Amino acid sequence: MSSTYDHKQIEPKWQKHWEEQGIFHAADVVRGKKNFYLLVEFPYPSGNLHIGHWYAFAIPDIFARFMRMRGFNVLFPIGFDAFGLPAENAALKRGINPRTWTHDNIEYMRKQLRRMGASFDWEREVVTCEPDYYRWTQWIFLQFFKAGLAYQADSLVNWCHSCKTVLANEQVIDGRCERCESAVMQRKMKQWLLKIKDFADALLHDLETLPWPEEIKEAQRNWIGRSEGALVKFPISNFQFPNKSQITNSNLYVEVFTTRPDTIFGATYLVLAPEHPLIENLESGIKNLEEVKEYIERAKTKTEMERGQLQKEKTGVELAGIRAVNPATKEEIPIWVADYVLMGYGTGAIMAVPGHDARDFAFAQEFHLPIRKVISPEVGANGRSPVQGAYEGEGAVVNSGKFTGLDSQTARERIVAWLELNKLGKRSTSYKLRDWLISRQRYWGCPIPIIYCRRCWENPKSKIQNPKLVGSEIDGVMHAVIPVPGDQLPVELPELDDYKPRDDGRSPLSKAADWVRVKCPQCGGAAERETDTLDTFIDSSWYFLRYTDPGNEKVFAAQEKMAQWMPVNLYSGGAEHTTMHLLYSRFWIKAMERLKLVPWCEPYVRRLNRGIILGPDGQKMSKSHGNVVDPDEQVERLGADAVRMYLAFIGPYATVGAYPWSMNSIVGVRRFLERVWMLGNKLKTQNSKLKTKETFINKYPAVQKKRLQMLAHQTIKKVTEDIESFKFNTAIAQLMTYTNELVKADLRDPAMRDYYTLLIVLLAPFAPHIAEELWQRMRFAHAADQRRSNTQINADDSENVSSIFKEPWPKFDPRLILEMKVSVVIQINGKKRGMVEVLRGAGEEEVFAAVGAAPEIQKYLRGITVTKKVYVKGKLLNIVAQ
RNA sequence: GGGCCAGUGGCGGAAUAGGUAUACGCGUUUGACUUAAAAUCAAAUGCCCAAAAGGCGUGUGGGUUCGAGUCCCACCUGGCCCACCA
Repeated sequence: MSSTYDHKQIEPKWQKHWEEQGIFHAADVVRGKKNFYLLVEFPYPSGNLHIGHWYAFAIPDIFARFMRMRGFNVLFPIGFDAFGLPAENAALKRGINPRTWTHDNIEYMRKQLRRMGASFDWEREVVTCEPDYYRWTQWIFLQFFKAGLAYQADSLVNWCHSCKTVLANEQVIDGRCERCESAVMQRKMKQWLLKIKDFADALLHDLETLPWPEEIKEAQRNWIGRSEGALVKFPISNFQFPNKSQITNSNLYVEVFTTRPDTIFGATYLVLAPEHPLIENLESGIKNLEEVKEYIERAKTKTEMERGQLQKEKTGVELAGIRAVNPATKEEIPIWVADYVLMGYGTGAIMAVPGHDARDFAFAQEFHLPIRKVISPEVGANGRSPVQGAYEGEGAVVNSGKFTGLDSQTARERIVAWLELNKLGKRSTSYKLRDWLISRQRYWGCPIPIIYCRRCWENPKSKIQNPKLVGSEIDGVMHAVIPVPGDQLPVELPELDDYKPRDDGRSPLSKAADWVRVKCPQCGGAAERETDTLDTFIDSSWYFLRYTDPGNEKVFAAQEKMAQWMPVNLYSGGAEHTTMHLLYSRFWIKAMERLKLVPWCEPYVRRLNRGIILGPDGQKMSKSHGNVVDPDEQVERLGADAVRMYLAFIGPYATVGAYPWSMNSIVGVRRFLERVWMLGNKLKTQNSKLKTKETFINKYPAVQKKRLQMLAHQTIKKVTEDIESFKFNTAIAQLMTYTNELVKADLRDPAMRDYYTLLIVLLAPFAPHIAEELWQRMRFAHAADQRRSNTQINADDSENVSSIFKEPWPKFDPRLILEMKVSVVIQINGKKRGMVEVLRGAGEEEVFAAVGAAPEIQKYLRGITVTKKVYVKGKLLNIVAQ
């Protein structure tokens, strides 16, 4: 038996053992055990594991192993978020199939994940690009479509002229294409969207019920961006409509959204977004139509980058000849068009109050528009005297007719009430959140299971049969939008020869003519398939449901299987998903709940955002910095146990911070593991001479060394509580302290073996391989001892317990963690001057008496009068004196 | 510009119902072992002062308190996210 710690020998051995024994497979029900669902964000199969993956998976694995030992039936699954653009890019660059590229990566990453020693249940693996998974992605999407939650609309998308393709927001870096670095434009295209906005209030409201970290909740609240305010109508005063049939009710006024109705008397002009539809309707009355059209054209072709750079410079043009009436002042005011007003928020039009809004102020200055003060900062409101620019705070309303003199809040209420009474406006709520744009003009994604049929749209009968039939225009011709029937799912992604995007921005799938051409499921005539694919965030919006029932061919997951595990008890992931994946999947589950597909409206009970690991130089790891730490090399050199334990030791896990990797510090962790190993060796030589009694866990024998016993119980307490709160760093510190004491202790003490076993068990979640090895050796030695002393060996016992991870987690005795004698700090006027030792539970008088016997403290008391004593029992005595 | 978070030794970090600041680890110094080095073991290690005594110390300045890293106010610095959101 080798006596040096050789991680290369023991780590593969136990990884194989655990997998063969199926130790980490989660059965749906285990008698007498509560279920616990621990979820980690599944990886994108990008090639090979980096340190970030280790941090994301190996550290939660500590918790998974701990919970098993505490007696929970733990579901700790893994899978691959396998659709996505990098596969397509790799295909274009290297001429390989995206499917091949993805599958090769998955295969390689599976091997690496096993080397990590994470206790995943591989029998439940989910891969989103497999037809048996995306079949159900398509099925759920169709339920949403039938319920009206998925719809098509013309939307502005990011368009790269050079690559001739649509880009996702994540692919636009500082207004440039991430691939070719040319400027990105906005282009209007027909897109699929999901009605996440319908759930804005539910998403906001249910957030309050979740025990999540406050900063995550706050980030989601800000993202949803609910604002209370009012919609106000500003009638168009002097426009003669040339053709009476063109007049619609909405042509007669400009409707704006404002959160500050109290400033309405200061609204000296209106501004429309360049895309505002009213402009077209008013064309015949616009005297400078050429100029206006030119401005709108320019705004359209402005790149994202230009918008960012020119944020401070306001541009715009007046609609000459058109004026509106401020319903409060009855004054005629001009209407402008400017790109600082966004079509996507509110009504796409604003009332400009340059006196009390910085942007309006800048615009008014630029174009010499009137600025009127209607709010006066109340004295002492914030002590700051305005106002070189606009005063945006609250205050007393002035110059506002009958509302003058009110405070902002009261004025808001009264003015809105007045507007409502006169049918000029109404209370309203607005959100920053926009509906989720889910179609992508890309190959490597889940096909949208929709068929377009011209004949069905043109046949009057089909609309009678299906009154909810939706139409969609393709190349100027209307088609009926037909969902693919359930028995024809999945719509499989076809093989292509060429994944290049087309000049017209349509999906590469549109080139698969045989695939596009399809029989209409409704009329049987010639029809064509939707060629866009779904955003990959859809694939990841429900994968955690599939883990509960991965093989099901009848439904996305059986209700009774989901009921065993859902909702997820703890979800660990990266902060970058706070307002994307985390919000999307909450919405997705709420939508499923509305359709009675699932019974709960929140998918995750607890959520934890981890930090990130930086390079040794404190910079983000990147190839260009040359500071990338390769986990494979570290595992080779120091072992998986040392790598994961170092990552756990580096700092608290549930904190969104950044920790630099340190080649020195990981060596310290390795040294610790070697000390634990060597201690086992030393004990073995000692113990072979001695007969030991029964195994110790949870049944502490009478111990001679009280101090060690106390430390052992304190260690159980500290390690247990720290793991529960994800403070692995301090749990490990405690294990180190405990180990240091054991090393110093008398190895001939028969209790040492039990103390050592305790160490191994507490160490097991952190460094599973070395702990299993040492534990199995102890078992072997123990069995040998028993044979020698003719004790009968319980065969059953050795059969059942084949791993340290089937051992129960130790419990501590609260009576044994308290010290008999305590050191009390003596302060004089708040300054520490010494310590006295007294019995635990000693009162103030006893402590003060002990101070009298301590000359090094007494000298500070000479010549002064004690006026007060503050005593904190067993901790501190502060003597206040003059 | 808005929101959130964080500033503690040479470094990662520890310490909250306000009560010994710097646990644990790294690094550094000295010693033991060694022909030597590595490894290991032992001791020291916040700053000022040769040392003792003493003083000063948790980004800065105030405040509350017998007592503040922790609570309150103002400010400085850094990080992350969102950004013309009316």
